[in-house]
Amino acid sequence: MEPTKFDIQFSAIRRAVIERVFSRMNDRQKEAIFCTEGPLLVLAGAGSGKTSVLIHRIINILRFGKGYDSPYATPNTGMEDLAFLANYLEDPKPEHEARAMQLCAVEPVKPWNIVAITFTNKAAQELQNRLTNAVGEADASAIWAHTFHTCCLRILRRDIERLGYSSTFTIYDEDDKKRVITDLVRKLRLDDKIFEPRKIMNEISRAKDNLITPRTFAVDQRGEFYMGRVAELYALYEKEMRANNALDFDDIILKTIQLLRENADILEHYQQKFRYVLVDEYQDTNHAQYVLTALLAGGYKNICVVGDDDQSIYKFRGATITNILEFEQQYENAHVVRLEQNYRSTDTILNAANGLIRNNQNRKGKELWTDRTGGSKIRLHRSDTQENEAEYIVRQILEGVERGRKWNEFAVLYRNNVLSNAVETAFRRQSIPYRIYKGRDFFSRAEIRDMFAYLWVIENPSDTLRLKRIINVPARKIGARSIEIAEEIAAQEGVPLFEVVRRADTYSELGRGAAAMMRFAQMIEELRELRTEVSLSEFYEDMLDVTGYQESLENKGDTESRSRLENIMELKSNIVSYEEQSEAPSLSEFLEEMALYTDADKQDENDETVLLMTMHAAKGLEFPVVFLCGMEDGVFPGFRAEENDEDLEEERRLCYVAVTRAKQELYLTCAERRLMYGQTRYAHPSRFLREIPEELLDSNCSATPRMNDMDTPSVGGVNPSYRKPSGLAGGTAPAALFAAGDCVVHRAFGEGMVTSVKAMGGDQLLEIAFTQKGTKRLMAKSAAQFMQKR
DNA sequence: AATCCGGTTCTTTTT
DNA sequence: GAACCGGATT
Repeated sequence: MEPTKFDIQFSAIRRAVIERVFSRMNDRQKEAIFCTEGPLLVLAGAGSGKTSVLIHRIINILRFGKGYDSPYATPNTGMEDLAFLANYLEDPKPEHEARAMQLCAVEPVKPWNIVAITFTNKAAQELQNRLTNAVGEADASAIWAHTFHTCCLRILRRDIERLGYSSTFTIYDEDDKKRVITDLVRKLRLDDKIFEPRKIMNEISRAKDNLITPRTFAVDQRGEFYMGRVAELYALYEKEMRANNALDFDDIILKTIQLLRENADILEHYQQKFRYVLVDEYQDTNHAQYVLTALLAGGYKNICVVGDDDQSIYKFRGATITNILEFEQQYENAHVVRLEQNYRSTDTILNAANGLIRNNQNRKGKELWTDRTGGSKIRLHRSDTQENEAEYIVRQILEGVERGRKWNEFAVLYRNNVLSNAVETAFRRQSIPYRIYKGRDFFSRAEIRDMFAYLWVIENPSDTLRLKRIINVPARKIGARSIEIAEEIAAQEGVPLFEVVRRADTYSELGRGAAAMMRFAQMIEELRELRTEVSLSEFYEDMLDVTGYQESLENKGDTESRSRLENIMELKSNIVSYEEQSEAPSLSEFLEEMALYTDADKQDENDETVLLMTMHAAKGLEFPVVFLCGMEDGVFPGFRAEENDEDLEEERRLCYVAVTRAKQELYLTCAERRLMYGQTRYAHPSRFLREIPEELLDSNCSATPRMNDMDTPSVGGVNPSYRKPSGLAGGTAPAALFAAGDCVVHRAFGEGMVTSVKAMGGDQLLEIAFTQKGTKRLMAKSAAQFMQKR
């Protein structure tokens, strides 16, 4: 069918109306939004409005479908509709909007035909929230906007039985996984120095990422001493996981692929369902994830991937930058859109980022730009020691606060976690409120893991790993030897350990341990019963009681136990809020959600504290002021990366990610010597610093290392590589002495009164009640620079 | 079963 | 320097 003249006329005016809807987007963004059919690669630079593009692209698909590009008119459209739209374009009255939108919708898409896959819960949450705001709760919740793992679990939940697992399957995290591997290494009597569980885990993970089954792995590694054994371990691991009815994070993806590949009907179902597939952070996908997305998008081939090859920083976790670099080969006639306009940072920061990343060979090539010029120079500061580096950061923050910034406008980023120590010490000394942004801190506490172990065992009787964790916690007189015997029986009979424990009295080998085991099993079964009768939160309370866990902590009564009790109660509030949020709360759904949850997900953005985190953790975040500390060769880039170009490029990308977190001010700090791994090391400023155009820097040192710069911090030399910070005379300033009752003025905390003074190692620990900011503890010497008596 | 000691190791870690 | 693990000790 040829488009008629009317069609063409109508089509043009429709485009204009649609363009108006997305008028806040730039041309490149619109290109991505309107390209709905076929494979699309969006190369989205840092801060280029990637999430907005994803959202608006979904909105466009929902409202207009192919409307933008279709040369045809909507069926049953007449001349009067054309006039109506023309009129609406001239004068868009809100009351005409609904009809105008309806006329423009050539082939609107149902929300359940769209899947948008992200990596983090946070990103998925943000998508969901913004979609809800834009298209309403009903439509938004029908869209699958989830992480890879949540998507896969939704698929598995329906059909995992086809793979021979029961639907009450358990999810093992990295620690659980390590436990299983360690036990296996021991069982095989292998040397765990050579067969390091962490290494084995990694090998198995990589194999799974690449969809290599234990069988293929064994064939590939036949005759190899080390890898041959790894193959054996892989096979045993797989067997063990099946026996426990458990999946690890890799399995969640892998088993989904297997399910889809082996069951044409299921594949067909999802390929029909997902007419539009969107994938975020594509540069961080591994091979399995690539295969998964290809399978899901296999029906309509409408796959849109968004990513930035320059921000690929998870190679060590199996991400292959190849996926994004070769998208155009993998998907013929793929359309490519580059988003290079940055809405986040000053052009100083962007030029630094561009200068840096230009040194990478293996990339698609992008230059970030902004139409807002200006911005203060990047401050490069070299200190003599890590303590003074931290002091410098403290000073800058306090000065910033004095000028009116809030604590949460600052972030301190570092390459590895140890670097946070010096900064933390300095922060504590000056009572700077801070928080460390870290993954699963809460969930890795022993007491929390215990609670989850109980819950998983109640849900999944085959979960032997968790059963072993809690069978004797609190102490129930079930010794290690009894458990071992019971495990042997279980292995012989081919039943889960719990089954043996439940019928312990039928095995004479168990001797005196049998009674205690029976009691334990009865308790668990009682709890299973109870679970069906009361709400989840009530059940949790009862569980704390019935298991005696709470009591045993209360009986100890030390500080440690009290904090454990607090954590256990904290978990209760997690349960309560889950119950409020879920439509049909269930134990299995709760456990599943929690297995994929991290502490970072509940981070409160309005929390008024300085944030400390690794550069990796900072990806996707932004802050007005950013400090990058430990900018030294050997630290960043790390000494491991100095040898090989590929690793060095990954480190450079990490640096690029870190730099582009800053919106207004960027500080780069390094120290001449640093205490690391028990010895003081001397280091040159990071080579990355030299890659930043010099005119963007305001520095107290030269980024170019001089031959002897580490032994002679030559003050007043021709080209001093390091100068002592002016003003603060290397910490030797005479400490102003304070006494209780003194009134003081602090530059960041305002007026206050010293309420107590304690002598501490030639210094004083002051407690000061500030009129505005409450009571703080400060060390007198360091505080003196920001505070005066009055 | 709990605690102490000594040897070892030391990127990063969205789920 | 610190944290973690395993073995020995009580």
